[in-house]
Amino acid sequence: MTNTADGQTMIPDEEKRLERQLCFAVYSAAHAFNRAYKPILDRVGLTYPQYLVMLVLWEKGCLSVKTIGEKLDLDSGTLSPLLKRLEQAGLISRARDPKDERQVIISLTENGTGMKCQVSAIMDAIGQATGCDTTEMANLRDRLQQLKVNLTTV
Amino acid sequence: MTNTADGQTMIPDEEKRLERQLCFAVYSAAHAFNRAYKPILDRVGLTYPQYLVMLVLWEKGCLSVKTIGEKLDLDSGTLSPLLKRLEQAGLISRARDPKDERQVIISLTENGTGMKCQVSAIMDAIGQATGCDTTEMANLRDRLQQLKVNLTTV
DNA sequence: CACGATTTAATCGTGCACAATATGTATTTT
DNA sequence: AAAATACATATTGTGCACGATTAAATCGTG
Repeated sequence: MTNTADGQTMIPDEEKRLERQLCFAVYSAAHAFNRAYKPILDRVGLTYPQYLVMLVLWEKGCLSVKTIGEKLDLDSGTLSPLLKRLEQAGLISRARDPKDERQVIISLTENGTGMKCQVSAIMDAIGQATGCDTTEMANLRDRLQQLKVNLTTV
Repeated sequence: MTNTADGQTMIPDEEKRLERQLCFAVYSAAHAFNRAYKPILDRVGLTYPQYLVMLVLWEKGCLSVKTIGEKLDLDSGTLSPLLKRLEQAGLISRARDPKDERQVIISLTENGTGMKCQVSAIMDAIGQATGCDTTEMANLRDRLQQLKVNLTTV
């Protein structure tokens, strides 16, 4: 690190460039994942964010909109219409929690539950496509999670 | 790896879960980057994808829409309206190439060029926020780039 | 109990991302 | 040169993503 005349810390151009590259690498890898998943998810009529919602539901059975949002880091402006589409597709149902009428409980329908194995089977290909072994995947995942934590606690 | 009765290779649930986590980690880190950049980019009235376009223009001065698309891995359906907004903001200009009227050449206006230092200055903060040193950043970037290559050459 | 503060979803507006399609231009074939 | 083909960009439609706003339900405290 060098210093400017006024004593401010200055980041060299090369590092700024690198930081941008890292940022773009993440952005770009996310698109690549999306494209890899798309043809597979198309077969069952799901988008990738819809698939994420189904994943958390397959694990827990039923959840409030808020909880889904916390798990996926998405707000109601994104989830409300998405969940409406999943409902229309007959995969989930929505109902106000009688204990607390503010909350909407999302639960899997029979079709939604049944889709789990179907998707699980065709998803196997993607894991292979990453070209990573288990250790590599875990390592990369952990670093990205740490990166996210760093970025959100600015 | 275990085998099913019919001799098919089967991926254990745990690894499938991990692969999904990696995929989600990438998706989620991309959102985190976006959110970290947003308040800074808001000050100059740019979105993150618009910033990416400006980055490649700051490096080259002027480029065709197609070239920008190749560099950022975006198609005309995304770029056309985005570039129109940048034009409206007075940062770029669009003109058909007289040599080949199919191409539209995007070039920086004076304002667009001038924004470079302005943005560069306020961007420094993000690099810090990643909490990565130079080596870590480079390593992470390289792995993500490889991951992308693997995913796109399925 | 009452009333203001908080919580939870939904809605609206803007902008990205991408598939499919259209349109005009350039190149190649015949 | 005319027709066929390929190419570069624009347009349209669908679905995220998110900020801001709204509306209803609940909670906390006097």
